[in-house]
Amino acid sequence: MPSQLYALCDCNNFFVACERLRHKELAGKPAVVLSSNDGCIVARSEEVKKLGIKMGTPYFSVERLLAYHKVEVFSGDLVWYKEVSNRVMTELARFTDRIEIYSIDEAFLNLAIASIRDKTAYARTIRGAIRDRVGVPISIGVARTKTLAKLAADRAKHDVSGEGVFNLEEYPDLDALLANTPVQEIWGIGRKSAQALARFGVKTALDFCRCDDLWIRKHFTVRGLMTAWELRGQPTGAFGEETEEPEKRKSIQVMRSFGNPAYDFEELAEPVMHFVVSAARKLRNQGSRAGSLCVYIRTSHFAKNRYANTDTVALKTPAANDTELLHHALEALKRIYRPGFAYRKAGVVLSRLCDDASLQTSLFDIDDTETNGNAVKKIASAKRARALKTIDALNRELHGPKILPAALFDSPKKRQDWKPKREHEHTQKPDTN
DNA sequence: TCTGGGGTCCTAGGACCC
DNA sequence: TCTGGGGTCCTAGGACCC
Repeated sequence: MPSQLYALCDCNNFFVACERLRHKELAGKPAVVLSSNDGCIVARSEEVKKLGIKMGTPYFSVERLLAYHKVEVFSGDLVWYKEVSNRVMTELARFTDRIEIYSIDEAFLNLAIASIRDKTAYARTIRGAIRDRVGVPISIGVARTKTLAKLAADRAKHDVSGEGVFNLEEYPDLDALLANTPVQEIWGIGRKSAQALARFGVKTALDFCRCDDLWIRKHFTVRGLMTAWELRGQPTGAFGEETEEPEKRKSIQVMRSFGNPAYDFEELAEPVMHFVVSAARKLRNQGSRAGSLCVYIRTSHFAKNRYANTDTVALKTPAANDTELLHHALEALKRIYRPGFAYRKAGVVLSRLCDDASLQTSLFDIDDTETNGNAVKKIASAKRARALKTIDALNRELHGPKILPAALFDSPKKRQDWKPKREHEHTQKPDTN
């Protein structure tokens, strides 16, 4: 047994599977799930894949084709998908001592456990358990590195006879498999790198494996090099060490495309303020403060009259309260706003995050917005922090932002029609599980 | 008419210092 | 006024992922 062995468990057509869980009548019928604002297709049932519709296709461009084939269309519901994801991950965790949740629908399981003798049979057991107890189909790839496990899981998905499990350790000819894998299908090699590699005549995973280490390092950075080692069967990272505590985010962003474009400053300020409040809440939930705030606005990529800009504010003292972050965001927005454009998207990024508890506040840098700090303000600031905690707790209990800063109600042109489109909501059946 | 959102990591290059 | 190199730290931007 190799010293490391991974099982990558990957849910099939995950968002569609989630919709089928609560709409039983959808079984065997074609369905797609749309991204925010009903923009792109982000999940397709097998029937839809056979129609040749690609991941990320703009919905408007295939709307009639989908209607013709009587495809069910859903506006995405991330809250529900996360709930199903939790069920899957909880069940998967029962089968291993170490699990690394990689995305909403994927996890790496440690399989280098001596008592598990037949790894392939074990993977089939896992797959059956998720299907029976959660109701979601998954594919499992087994290999000695994560990159190879990803490749194996891909095979598992397309291999009809293998019961959704592909164990690379038992595969007789790895070179042949790599020679049949286009370089762009490798985990970590994206469009740009694939184009660059093609110019050097590197077309398959096997070609890439056989490249010189220094050459790879030079042209594709250390990450490219790690990928090459992993393809050769040499693991480059240990298993995710601490699994008990979820890692804190290093940056927090909230960005949305608008259902309808915004033109004047007030129209744009309204969504931006909502994004700030939402990001700040996430920030406080993980016990952090932000040292930097970035505001981002742009027209459609496809508009004739295009404009995009960002403004980043470095905060002298990291902040986590709505008032202060809103103040900086609006100042930033003023600097980049230009009249005469149809704005389609805006966003807020909080970065340079630090631990709230570890922060040492001096008397003189209480608040970035107040230059002549004094003890009274410090007390006010502490009170405000307590009030925010209460509001955050209430909002959690009420399952959504029911209590918002007054600034959000002051806007003279409150329209709300920037909110993303959701024209494919289906009446939700109560969850029977 | 209509093209997602939220992350991570790496690197180059500028600012600053000695 | 002209002359240097090398280190560190930070940030913007790119590439990638799902």
